[in-house]
Amino acid sequence: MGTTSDGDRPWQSYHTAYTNAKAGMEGVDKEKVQRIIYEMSKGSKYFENEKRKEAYIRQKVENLHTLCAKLTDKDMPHFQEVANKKILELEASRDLSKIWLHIDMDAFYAAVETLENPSLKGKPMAVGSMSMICTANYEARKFGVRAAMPGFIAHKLCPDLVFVPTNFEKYTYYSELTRKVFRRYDPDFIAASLDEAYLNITESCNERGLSSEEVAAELRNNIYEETGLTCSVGVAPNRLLAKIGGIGKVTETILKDVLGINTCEELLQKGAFLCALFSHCSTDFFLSVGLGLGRTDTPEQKLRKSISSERTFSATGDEPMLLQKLADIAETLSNDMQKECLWGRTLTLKLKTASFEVRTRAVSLQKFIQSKEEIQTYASKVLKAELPLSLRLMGLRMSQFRDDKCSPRDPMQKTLASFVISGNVTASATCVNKSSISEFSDEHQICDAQTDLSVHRESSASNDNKISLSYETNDVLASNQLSCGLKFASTSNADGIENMGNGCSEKCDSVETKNEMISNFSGHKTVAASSQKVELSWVDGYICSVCGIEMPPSFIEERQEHSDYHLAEMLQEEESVYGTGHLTQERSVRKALQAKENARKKLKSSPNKGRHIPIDAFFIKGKKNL
DNA sequence: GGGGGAAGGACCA
DNA sequence: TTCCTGGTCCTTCCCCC
Repeated sequence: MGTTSDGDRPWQSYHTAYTNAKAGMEGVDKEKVQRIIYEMSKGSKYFENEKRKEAYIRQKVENLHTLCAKLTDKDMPHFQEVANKKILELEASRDLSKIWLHIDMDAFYAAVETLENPSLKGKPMAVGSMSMICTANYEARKFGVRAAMPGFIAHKLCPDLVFVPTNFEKYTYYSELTRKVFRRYDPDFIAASLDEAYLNITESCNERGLSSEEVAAELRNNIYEETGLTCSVGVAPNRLLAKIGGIGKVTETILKDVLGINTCEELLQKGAFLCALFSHCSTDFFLSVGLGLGRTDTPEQKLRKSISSERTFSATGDEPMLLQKLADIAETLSNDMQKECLWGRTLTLKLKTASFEVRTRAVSLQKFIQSKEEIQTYASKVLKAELPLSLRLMGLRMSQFRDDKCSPRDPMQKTLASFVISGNVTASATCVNKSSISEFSDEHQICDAQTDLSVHRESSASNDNKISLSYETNDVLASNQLSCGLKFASTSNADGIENMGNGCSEKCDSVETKNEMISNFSGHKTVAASSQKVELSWVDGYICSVCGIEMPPSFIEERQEHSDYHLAEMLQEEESVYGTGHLTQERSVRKALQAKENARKKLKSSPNKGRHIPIDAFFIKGKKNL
């Protein structure tokens, strides 16, 4: 940022996401680009906010320098030993048996627009608007124009730049054409976005007796013939290497400025310092990257975790106007949720102030909601608590979805479901009181064990709630990436294919082990039905007939929960009667799986498994304000 | 100490 | 004059059990 130490060239230290190099930007006059971006940005609120963030990172770097300076000659042998041990362990997990491709369509949106409008060919062009551009073709990149750059800056860099508005229907159509080709090589390919995918071509290579390079070249040719679009392909034994993306701007700064690390090799060489300065989680990640380790498995289908909508507008502090905008966003979100049959119970309000400060405020509700009115009601309450504020963006996010879709249900019912693990246990409980009677019966069965042991409920017309088990993974793509600022072994490029040579995988323990554990009780897909019933009534309208607890009729949710509790008790008794029965067995398995998952989270030992490493993760726990 | 919710942030396309 | 949108995952902090 333009500090006094920058002398008469303050722009040299102004680094934004769009001052980094990108394919097609070779030969760009970087200093000129930086100067223009700096000149057009300085003095703006955005610029001021960037300075604030930069100062925060600088402080972190200084703290780490201080910590580094405190390390003594006696400390280092210990940390070197720890690093060596970690490297050996990681190295032992290397798997070279798979062949992965990472395919990235070249300047996808721009290429599609040019395909449909050949007059754009050869002209510098950007898809987007004057406020923000999505992507730029290679002609525009020669001027320093690139994705995620404000249009007005891009226009300044390249006055002849042609702006084309986005058309996602078009991009989706062409994306599907590319995916048809991908499926021929890997039916379970992983789509990372409209223009990016990972393909496991191990079988394809083996069956056809072709090398990975031959298959990759053939695939690129087929893509071009069937879509008219070009793509870049990375070939490697794991997904991390096939892509070699980047550690972000922040991480790169920290590694460079604190330890002088610029390459994979240096990550390994400075392993002792990494162990000394960073958390266990971060160190493992860095060393894995240094060794070129990445995921080699194909994750199960991912389930959506949240859905959101946000809008940027001219900064305003006018409350009625903000509430109206919030209502519009609530409507958009509600519509999106209805399209996907989603009901959520955690609502998060995102605010960006006029000075670009971002705040989030979340509220977890007692029920699942979907309607515009409900979303708007809760969101307005949260917003009013924050006002007065001058805002330039508001967003709403819904998460904590109900397991089943398309029918509202109280979250408490899920609590009940969690008591029951599997089997054809048919349990019914009747809650009787002077004012209301409720009945339910649950029929449970184990689904194909392919996806997390989570309980799903499906409502049927007969009011039976079916609870089934399915297996779901939280696996994500190997998205930890190394920025172009770091020099690594190899990378895919716009011109063709590079084979990354050696790579490895970590043990995909979670999915395989879960499947293995589940298969251990194959053949026990159903268990005996219970004939027991819990008869619960409210004596005098407020005393539980089973335990005597007093609860007034107005405590509807609490009463429901109480009934659930007694039902759970009944099921537990049933379990004890069956002794080593399936309920116990399955519950044990579920417990073991949960423990395993918890242990994985706690150890955080494998951040290389496609996890992002946030800035705070680079500082040792409990050492705040170093 | 562990679990879970909230808040903030990094990173991705 | 003008610096996005939508999503995931991770951390710390705090409260409760």
